[in-house]
Amino acid sequence: MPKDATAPAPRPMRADARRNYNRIVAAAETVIAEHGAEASLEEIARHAGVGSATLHRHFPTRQALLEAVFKSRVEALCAKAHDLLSDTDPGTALVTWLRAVGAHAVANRGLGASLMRGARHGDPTLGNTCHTMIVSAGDELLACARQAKAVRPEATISQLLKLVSAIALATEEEPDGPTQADQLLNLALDGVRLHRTSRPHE
Amino acid sequence: MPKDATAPAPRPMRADARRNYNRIVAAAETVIAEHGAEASLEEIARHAGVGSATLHRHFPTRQALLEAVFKSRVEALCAKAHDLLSDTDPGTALVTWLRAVGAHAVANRGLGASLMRGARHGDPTLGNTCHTMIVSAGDELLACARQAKAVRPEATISQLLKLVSAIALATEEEPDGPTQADQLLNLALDGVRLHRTSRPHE
DNA sequence: CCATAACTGGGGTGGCCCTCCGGTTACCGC
DNA sequence: GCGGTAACCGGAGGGCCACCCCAGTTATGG
Repeated sequence: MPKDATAPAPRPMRADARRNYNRIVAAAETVIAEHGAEASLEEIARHAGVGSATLHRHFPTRQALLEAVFKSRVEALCAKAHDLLSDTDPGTALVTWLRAVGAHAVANRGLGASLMRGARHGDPTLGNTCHTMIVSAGDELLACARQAKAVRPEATISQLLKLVSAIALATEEEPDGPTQADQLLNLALDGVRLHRTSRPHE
Repeated sequence: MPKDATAPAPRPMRADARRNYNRIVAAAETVIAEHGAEASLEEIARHAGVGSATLHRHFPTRQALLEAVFKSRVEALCAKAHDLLSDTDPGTALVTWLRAVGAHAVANRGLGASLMRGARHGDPTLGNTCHTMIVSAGDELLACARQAKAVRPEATISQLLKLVSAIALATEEEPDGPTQADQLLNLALDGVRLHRTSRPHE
């Protein structure tokens, strides 16, 4: 039986079904890379050489398809978070990871939106696995950084991720998206205001 | 260009045309308030009691319609910016104004997106007037604040507005959007990192 | 009052998302 | 090897939408 670790199959999927499933994900990857996450589902189906009904049967909602497409990248991000946990500087580790998340969100257009919609309370089972994965991975990093007093203690991982997602979402369609996103993230991390460093002169 | 509806032209427009124009804007206002900026243009036309062709003739693109709808609010924001120019604390003035921009962007769903799309270089004449108005109004505030060394000097007004828009865009569909947006804006303004001094707010 | 040009909106086109339903095909037991 | 069965496939169609065309209508200047 052909092993593909990406899809757990309690009931074994029929061979042709799995073949089409993989085709659709591959097609979605390329089409989304070109047209963004709002790409036409029919075009994805056309590109995959299947009917639109097949696509909708395998992925009842667009979110489900995005999850399948982005799953490997999200796993890579989580792995990176785990690696960074052993970093000597938890603050820098967190920032590095957030920057990586932002870069991925800008590069894979719509990942940011996907992450945020994953936070929607509507579907408890469908389409929030990526979101919960990212949140739990980042939460550990944030906990370390907070313990090291490297970040503002009132900041939550949800807020940080939302901030990163928002920046990515806002810049992902710009010509120099990655550059702008990085600048904005730096600004947000360091703050816009200048606090008087030596003496608070209020 | 035959129509520049809001500018006082002697008689460029026939009376019925102007009547329909105003009807459409009013209808768009209510429909957008209910369904967001991605509302159906046909529903707006239906609500205004005109044909869809009339709507498209007056507003060739959705952006043009959004501009007309949000123009008064943008003008109010610009007026507020002008008022804040005479504030004693330029830093606080800038922050106050940015917060007001964010609040409006969250409240008037799609204003944020509208502002960002206004930055697109595609249409030089259509649909960036709101954007340029906001930018020039904010630029003066930023200049004052920078002169008073209240903000990081490398921050540009474009970046600040993009940040605010991004936050608004990311939170505008949440149940507690305004609250979240305000928290995120605070975070971004004060910075996530803790540097040498921790003086978040006074 | 009338000629004319501007304005209007019903209807058409094409695209999208999504769902039935009859035909097809892989799989399992014999 | 060989049906029987259930899972699977995809074309066809419905509903919705943005946008355009063209014949009819109406405000307006002379």
